Amino acid sequence: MGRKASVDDEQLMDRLSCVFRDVGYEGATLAMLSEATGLKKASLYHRFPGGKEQMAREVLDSAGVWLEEHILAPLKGDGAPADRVKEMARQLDAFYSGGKQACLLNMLSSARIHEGPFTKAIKQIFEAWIEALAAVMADAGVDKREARNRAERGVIMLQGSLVFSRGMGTTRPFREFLKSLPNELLGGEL
Amino acid sequence: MGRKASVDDEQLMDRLSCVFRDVGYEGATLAMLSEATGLKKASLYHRFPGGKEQMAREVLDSAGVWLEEHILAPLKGDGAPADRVKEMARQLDAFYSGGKQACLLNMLSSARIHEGPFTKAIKQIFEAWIEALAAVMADAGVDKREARNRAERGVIMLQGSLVFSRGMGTTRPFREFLKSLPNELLGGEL
DNA sequence: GTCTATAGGAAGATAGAC
DNA sequence: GTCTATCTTCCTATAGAC
Repeated sequence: MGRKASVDDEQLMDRLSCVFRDVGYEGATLAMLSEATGLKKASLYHRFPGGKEQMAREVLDSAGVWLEEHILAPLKGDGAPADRVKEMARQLDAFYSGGKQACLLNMLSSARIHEGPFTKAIKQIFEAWIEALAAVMADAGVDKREARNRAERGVIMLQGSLVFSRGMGTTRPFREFLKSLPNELLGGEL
Repeated sequence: MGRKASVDDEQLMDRLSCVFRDVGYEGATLAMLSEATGLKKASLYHRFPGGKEQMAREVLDSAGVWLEEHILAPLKGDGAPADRVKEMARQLDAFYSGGKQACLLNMLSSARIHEGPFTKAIKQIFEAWIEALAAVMADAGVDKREARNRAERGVIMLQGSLVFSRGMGTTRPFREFLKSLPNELLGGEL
């Protein structure tokens, strides 16, 4: 009784993120967010005066930072294009827990909050990602227009494989997607 | 004041479906469902004693029936495989309003209700769909194993393109997917 | 079968002690 | 900064008239 809880900022965002990814914005209740973080509701409000909306917003922002550091930076690295893509696949595998966890971009894009405060952030993340993917393929000698097409396809198949994996109750589709990804992107250029 | 409302059963399911597809299970409130159908809350409970869960369940079931009639039946038709696939694409275009409306299978698969009463229905719909797609490709002379792969890819890209379209705020990805679908499925066999 | 009215409970948010 | 306790609002669900 009366024990204080505390978590560092990164863990806090991770745990909030987990809830939103599992049940979406409307599905997430303060009780769940409190339980997941170990912080009582009032403590969450101290850290996030804007309540649930602010939590989701900051989780989305931190997802953008994560993408920047773990996906975009490696993609912009100086190794062989194929190696950079494979490194991305490894990062994605960990991030989505091998296909067990959904994508925040999907789960938050339906929030029925006044015309979506999340829409803009979601769009920016998608755009940055595709940009970086297309750049890698350009490095590998893929035509610019074709590179953009493949980049979009890659992101689309990632999202689709996560939806399908969840619907089917197996992570196989996601895992197969990850394995096929390097070839999808760098097809004739490997 | 005091006017009675009434809708036929099919319209009723359509309008309920619309709400669930827009905001998901948790996001849908009885107030929204009432507004969308023109029936007061108590009237909805008369028609669906099991409340919101029953509504979602019946909407999902009717989506299965719709798929059977508008997608699976044409796929099993006797035209050329390419024509059957193109007919499916037309039906999908209408069903998803050209990419403006989300997929129920995605929106309901996160319902945080006791271990998901929807999971089973969702899985069955996915399976039946892939089965029918693979059969068409088999008819077109595609190897059985390859046919299944392409069928899964098709469903995955449909889901992904809808997620991506919503996230990007444009229907272009979905429309491009639909256009590419016949070639994706019947690639070297057209 | 549809309605108005309301009960009952869960959820978001706040006050104030420590 | 975290807690307990409480407030208010919204939501699910029911009662009962027409």
